Amino acid sequence: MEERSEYLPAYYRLAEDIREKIENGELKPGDPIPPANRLAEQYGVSLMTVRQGLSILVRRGYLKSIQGKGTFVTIPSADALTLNFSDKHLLGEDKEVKVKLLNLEIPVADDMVADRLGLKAGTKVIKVKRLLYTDEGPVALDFRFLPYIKGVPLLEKEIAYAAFPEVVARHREIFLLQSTLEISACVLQGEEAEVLEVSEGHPALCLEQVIRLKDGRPVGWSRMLARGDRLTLKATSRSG
Amino acid sequence: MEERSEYLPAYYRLAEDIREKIENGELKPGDPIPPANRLAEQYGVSLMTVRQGLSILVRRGYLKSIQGKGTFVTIPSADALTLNFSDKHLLGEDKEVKVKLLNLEIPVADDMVADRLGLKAGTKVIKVKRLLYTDEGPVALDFRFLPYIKGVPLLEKEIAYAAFPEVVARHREIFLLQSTLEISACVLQGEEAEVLEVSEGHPALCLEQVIRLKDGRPVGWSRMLARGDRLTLKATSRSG
DNA sequence: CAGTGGTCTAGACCACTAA
DNA sequence: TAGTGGTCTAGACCACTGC
Repeated sequence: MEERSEYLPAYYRLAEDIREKIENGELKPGDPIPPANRLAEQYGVSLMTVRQGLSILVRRGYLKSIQGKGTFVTIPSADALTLNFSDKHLLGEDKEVKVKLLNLEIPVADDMVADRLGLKAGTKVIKVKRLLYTDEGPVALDFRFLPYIKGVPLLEKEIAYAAFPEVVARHREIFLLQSTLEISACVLQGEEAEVLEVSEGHPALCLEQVIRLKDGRPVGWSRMLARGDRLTLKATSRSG
Repeated sequence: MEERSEYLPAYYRLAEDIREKIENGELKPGDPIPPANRLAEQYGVSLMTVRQGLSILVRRGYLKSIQGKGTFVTIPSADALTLNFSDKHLLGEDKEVKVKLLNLEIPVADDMVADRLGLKAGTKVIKVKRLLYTDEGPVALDFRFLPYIKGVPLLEKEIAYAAFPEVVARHREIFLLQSTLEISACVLQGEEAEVLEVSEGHPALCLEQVIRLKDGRPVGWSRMLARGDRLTLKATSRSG
């Protein structure tokens, strides 16, 4: 009854075939693969189908096409890692993170916040203070800042429980464009240590995220302080 | 036949056109876009060209196609960030990182190393100890472990100065690897603090990288301890 | 059933590279 | 000039959805 699931489109079979040749060493980095018209003959498909198949491998970094020269096997780099930075995935898939909204206010921006958001000091901003925790106790303390926009309603639930880029996107009714995350290490002090239930000097990850429009204008800034003993970020190399 | 007075290919113009409609709010998340055959009419192109254009937006997360139903605008997420973890890019583009090889030996693996590399305790491994520094002083201390393979020559320069995935790849004469990076915070103690020229209790980033074959077998493990005040990792959302 | 997306063909012409 | 990849057409048939 599952004959259907065995069907694979021609372009996909071609891509898998070439991928295997690369992975078992039959094709080495720098080698050219046969020209598209030859592949079309060999596999008994049309040129468009060959191109569709090769485009998959180009996209996934196995091949690189150079117009007028040919298509070549590339040397994939394992340096580029993908990091999923959202509340849900912070601790992996097994552990659930809960969020508590500690505070939500609309103060005027101090120098640091104004600087990060590209505003004049004294402008109103939305400031959210959150605590992330699990059954075992507190994990991270988190501040989110975004420019206050008059007349745009603010849903507490959204701003506290959604991913930050999404919060910003909704608040501005715009699609997010880019975000950067800076990861550093620091030690917890004073109130931070207290809220996270550790003594002063406890190591922490400091995670600063800036959300920007396409043109680079910042529209959101968040800073998370996470207990070093409870939060480990995981990044993986991109693979199929 | 349509005039071809523009620089950009038709599929690309179509994709940009729809992307703009999404970004300026003309098309909202959840909205269906016109069916492919209608777009073909509207833009005066063939179906294949429409599909090629839409596939770009699907790939980039703007659209989602559901067979038999339609193609819909999605809510793009900025949660996926890309992190470039190599010595050269550790401190950004302006600051140069220098590397000093402190030690290179072939001891037997202790329990922890054996565990990470999937070896029996007592197996020989290659152990590299490096110091990363700039003009301002030491930045990070780094250990690299890989299984010792008899008869494979070991180039000090390579193993100390190349990116770790590349080191492993060369040593095994294999090039398709996956890697994972775990980022946590800790404090420096004892010898680590001494080498990095800080007092005990100084905050540090702990970066553990595991290199694996396609089948998941580990073939390299590295652990870097970086001074929290000198190293900040930067991750960015991938953008078109 | 009609409407949608998914795959595929057999051509065509263009842009680029190299000998 | 010959060979390559890049774009594009005008159809075709299939698979899936919803009525």
